Amino acid sequence: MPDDAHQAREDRIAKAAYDLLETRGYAGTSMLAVAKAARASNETLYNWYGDKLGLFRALIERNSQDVRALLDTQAPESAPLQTLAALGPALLTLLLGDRAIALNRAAAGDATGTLGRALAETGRDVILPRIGAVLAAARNQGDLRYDQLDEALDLYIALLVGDLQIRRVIGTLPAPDADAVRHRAETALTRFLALTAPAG
Amino acid sequence: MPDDAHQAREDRIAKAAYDLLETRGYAGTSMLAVAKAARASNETLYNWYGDKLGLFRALIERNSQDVRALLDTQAPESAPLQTLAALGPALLTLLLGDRAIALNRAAAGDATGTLGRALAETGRDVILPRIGAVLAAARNQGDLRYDQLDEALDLYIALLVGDLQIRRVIGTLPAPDADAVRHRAETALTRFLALTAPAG
DNA sequence: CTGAAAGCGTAACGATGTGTACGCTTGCAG
DNA sequence: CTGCAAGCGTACACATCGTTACGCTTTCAG
Repeated sequence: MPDDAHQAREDRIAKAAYDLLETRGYAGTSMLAVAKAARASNETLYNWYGDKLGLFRALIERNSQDVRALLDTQAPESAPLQTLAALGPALLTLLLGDRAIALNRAAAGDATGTLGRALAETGRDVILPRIGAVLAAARNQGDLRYDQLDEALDLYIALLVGDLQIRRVIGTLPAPDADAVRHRAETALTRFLALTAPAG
Repeated sequence: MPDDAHQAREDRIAKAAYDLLETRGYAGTSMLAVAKAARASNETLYNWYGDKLGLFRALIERNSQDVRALLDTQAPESAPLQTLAALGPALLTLLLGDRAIALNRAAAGDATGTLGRALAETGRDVILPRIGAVLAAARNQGDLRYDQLDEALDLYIALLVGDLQIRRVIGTLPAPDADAVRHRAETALTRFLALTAPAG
C-alpha cells in the first residue's frame, strides 16, 4: 500500500462521490455507484469509511483541509482591511462552489444531524475565527469600530453571503462567475465599512 | 365528500407529512408512513397528489398560502417604515420556523430541482415583491434613499435573514425564540436604515 | 332503502439500497 | 519462488421504498 497510490485512490473516490452527489443528491448516491464510478470496490469503501455517513464525513473533512489551505494562502500579513478584501472573493467562491453546496445538500438530507455538525465544525467554526482575527486586528489598528466581535462577524457574513447558500442548495441559483463574486464581495465590504467606520 | 371533512383530512395529511419530514427527512419519509400517521390510505394519497413529489409540492403551496395570509394581516397601511418594522419579525419567524425549514430540506434532497423551484416560486418570489412595495413606498415618502430596488431588497434580506436559513437546514441552529427574532429584526432594520438613510 | 362513490387497510410487485461474504487477481516481502 | 495482504468484481441477504391493486366498510344522494 504505497501512500501515493492510496492517496490517488482516495482522490478518485472523492471525485466520484462529489460527481454523484451533485447530480443525484445524497439519498440518490449509493455506495455501489460511488465504488463503480471510482473503479473501486464496495468492500474497500466500507473498510475505509465504515458506512455511508463515514464516507461523506471524510469528504467534509477533506474539504475542510482544502478550505484551510486556501485561506492560509489567501491571507498574507498585509493590512487587515486589505486581507479582508482579499478574503471576501475567496470565501464566496468556496462557500458557493459546487462541492460545498453538494456537501450542504448532503447535510440537509441527513436527518441525524451528523453531517451537519461535521460541516459546521470543520467549516463555519474554522472559517469564522480566521475572519474574526482579521476584524480584531483591524479594530486594533483603528480601521474599524465595533463593540462585539461576534456581532461584527455575523454582520460581515450576512453582508457577504446572505441567503445565497440556501438558494444554491435548493437549486434556484447557479454558481456565480468570477465577476459576480468580485462585485458581491466589494459591495459587502463597502457596506460593512460604512457600518463599522471609526467615524460612526 | 363534504368540503370541511375533505379539508380536515388534508390538514391531517399535511401535519403528518410535516412531522415525519422534520424527524426523518425527505428521503426517510415514506408515503406509507404519511398515510398511516394521517390515518389515511395509501390510495388516497396517490389519488389526491399523484406521487410523492406531488404531495410535497402541495405542502409547499399550502405553506405559501399561509405565508401570504400572514403577510397580509401583518402589513396594514401605516407608514412604510412601520410596516417594515412589523414585517421583519413575522418574516423571520416564518422563514426559520420548523415547517419552512423542513420544506427547504425536502427541496435540498430533491435532485430534480422541482421542489426547489416550487419553493422559490411560491416563497421568495411571493415575499420579495411585497417587501419591495414597502421599500418603494418608503423611498417615495423620502424615508429611504437607494438606487436599485433589487439591491435594496437583497440588502434587507441579507441583513435580516443572513445565513440563518442554511444553518437551520443543516441542523446546527435551533429555531430562534421570540426575543431572538425581535432582536435580530431590530438590528437588521437599524443597519438597513443606516445604509439607506436619506442623509447618506 | 338502495346503489354507487370514496376511502381504509393491507397485500403485492418490482426496483433499489445498505452492508456482508467470497473467490480471484495483483503486487510486494522475504 | 512462495506466501500473504489488499483490493476488485460480483453475488447475496435483508430491508424498504414507490406504486398499484383489491376487498371491505362507510357515507350520502335519490
